[in-house]
Amino acid sequence: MVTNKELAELIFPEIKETIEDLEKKYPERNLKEGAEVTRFAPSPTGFLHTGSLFTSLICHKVARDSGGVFYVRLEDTDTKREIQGSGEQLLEQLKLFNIVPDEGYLGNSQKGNYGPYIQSQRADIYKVVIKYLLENGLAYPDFASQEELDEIRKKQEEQKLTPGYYGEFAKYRFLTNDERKERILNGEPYVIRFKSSGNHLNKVPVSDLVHGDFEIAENDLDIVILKSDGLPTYHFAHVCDDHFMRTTTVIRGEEWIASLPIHVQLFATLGWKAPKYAHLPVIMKIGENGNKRKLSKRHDKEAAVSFFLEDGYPSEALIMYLMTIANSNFEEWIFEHKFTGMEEFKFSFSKMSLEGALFDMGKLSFFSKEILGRMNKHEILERTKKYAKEFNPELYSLVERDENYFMEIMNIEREKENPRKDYEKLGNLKEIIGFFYNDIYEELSSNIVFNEKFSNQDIKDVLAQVRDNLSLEQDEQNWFNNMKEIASFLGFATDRKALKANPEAFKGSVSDVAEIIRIALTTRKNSPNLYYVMQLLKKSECDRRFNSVISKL
RNA sequence: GGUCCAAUGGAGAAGCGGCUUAACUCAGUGCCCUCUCAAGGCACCAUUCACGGGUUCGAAUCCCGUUUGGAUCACCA
Repeated sequence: MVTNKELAELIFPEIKETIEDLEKKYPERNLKEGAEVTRFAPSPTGFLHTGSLFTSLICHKVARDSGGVFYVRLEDTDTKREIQGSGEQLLEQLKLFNIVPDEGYLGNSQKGNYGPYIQSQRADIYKVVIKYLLENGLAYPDFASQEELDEIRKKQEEQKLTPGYYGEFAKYRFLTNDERKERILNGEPYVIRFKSSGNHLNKVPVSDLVHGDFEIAENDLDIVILKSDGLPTYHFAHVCDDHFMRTTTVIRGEEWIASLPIHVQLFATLGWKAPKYAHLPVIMKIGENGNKRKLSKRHDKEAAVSFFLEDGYPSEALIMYLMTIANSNFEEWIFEHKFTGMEEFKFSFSKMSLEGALFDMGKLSFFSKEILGRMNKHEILERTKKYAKEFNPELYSLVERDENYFMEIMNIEREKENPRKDYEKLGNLKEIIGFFYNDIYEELSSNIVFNEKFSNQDIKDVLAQVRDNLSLEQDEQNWFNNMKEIASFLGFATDRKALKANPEAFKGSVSDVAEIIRIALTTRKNSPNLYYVMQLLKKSECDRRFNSVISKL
């Protein structure tokens, strides 16, 4: 008769440590009352997902607000889906949002006393715990092949039973240790399954920081805890790691609620205190069929954080937007605080909505315009350079030509109480301000279009008059009066009311004159304040552009 | 199908039994300002809280049912 202990020894002869040893090695953290230890645990399977940013933001915030610890753990147990280098990239991107861990996996290094923080390097820790489970008959090796598993599933589907490896379907659960030993010695591949003592007819109470208390059916599945490649599954790794890393609050996506019974059961059988849980609502989007669905990296550009980075949205804008989803009272708070110092805001789980919010691009744009609009010209310069250097070489070279000129362009109607807010993202800066640069202007001016209601002669007259008689050597008010005089001289009304009162008497109003100038100078129907545009372009360049347009008409 | 979660306007939401003829923000619309646009200012935008029943003097708020939506049921996390 092979005993449980002998079987455990046969499977893990190299494991000498015990759970007690681990408890000593990773002692309770010495933190002040109320300090929360949170973690962000991404898989290195691709770029940072917007939902992951959301989760990490909350984790970071909760730790910071409570004077606790925020750490990152790399969950790289799925070797098939792993993408080389994505772990480092995740950390880099997090950093761009000012989310920097106190401890744990840092990209190219690890820091802290509770490591290693990369799951693939923790194999021995999991094995210590599994050996204990094996010794106590709480886990067993399972030799089921993929075909056998498929067959079980098929049968369950036919009989409309809950799918899974449980009860009578868990056939290798009933093997004797002698049979197990024989198969192992024969070199048969196997996984280790947890031997569940649960009954799905029983209800277990669970508690969640955002959902409150509720009941859920007890787990009766003999889940895999160690895969045939010797690495643990998520469920098991979560329990071991969050126990030994002394996490106080597990913050993760709502999709994990369904597996909570597994985790609760695992903690209970190991005699460990489970952490507090907070299951965050998932960020959604309206799908092709008109229904809500989870933001998906495959279908939605806004699911990848890199999209916002590449387009040049300021990182603060995304964070602010995400905070409004996290806590609805944040919005009022940030308005009061003039869109600054959001670190001061106190986050609370109780003020979190339970329903997944639809990702709102419009609201993001709003925050983005606010933030970009409130920067001074130096901040804008630095920001643009940093962004363009990495993502937009064309813009970068444009800015590099003359940084002062760029700052003056960006400074039009900025640095005042109500600054211009027409920059939504740095990514389309070139399109908006391109006309300030002569070579870009030349390109654009090849297909310049004026308002059809004016003849070419009218347009030529306006431009020639402005060229010869509009002085830039005066303040804005006088400049505008000057323009009115020119308008009047050419048969245009000096204001719109006059035109309205007597439409037959005028060719148009001063607005139309301004429009003609604007189009000639910028190739567009709208632009920032013309006075400042002309000041920046300087008289000589304005005249050059006027002449060029006149000659083409 | 089983299990769990959720349900207030176009979007995010406040609301916790009477103070609600449902706050606030974004979007939209209109007007004002104005050389255009952006900004700014002022209005408008749910007679009603998915539906049905109940409890109560009184319900968006409590209870029950229905419906709808979401999550999940892997050797993926």
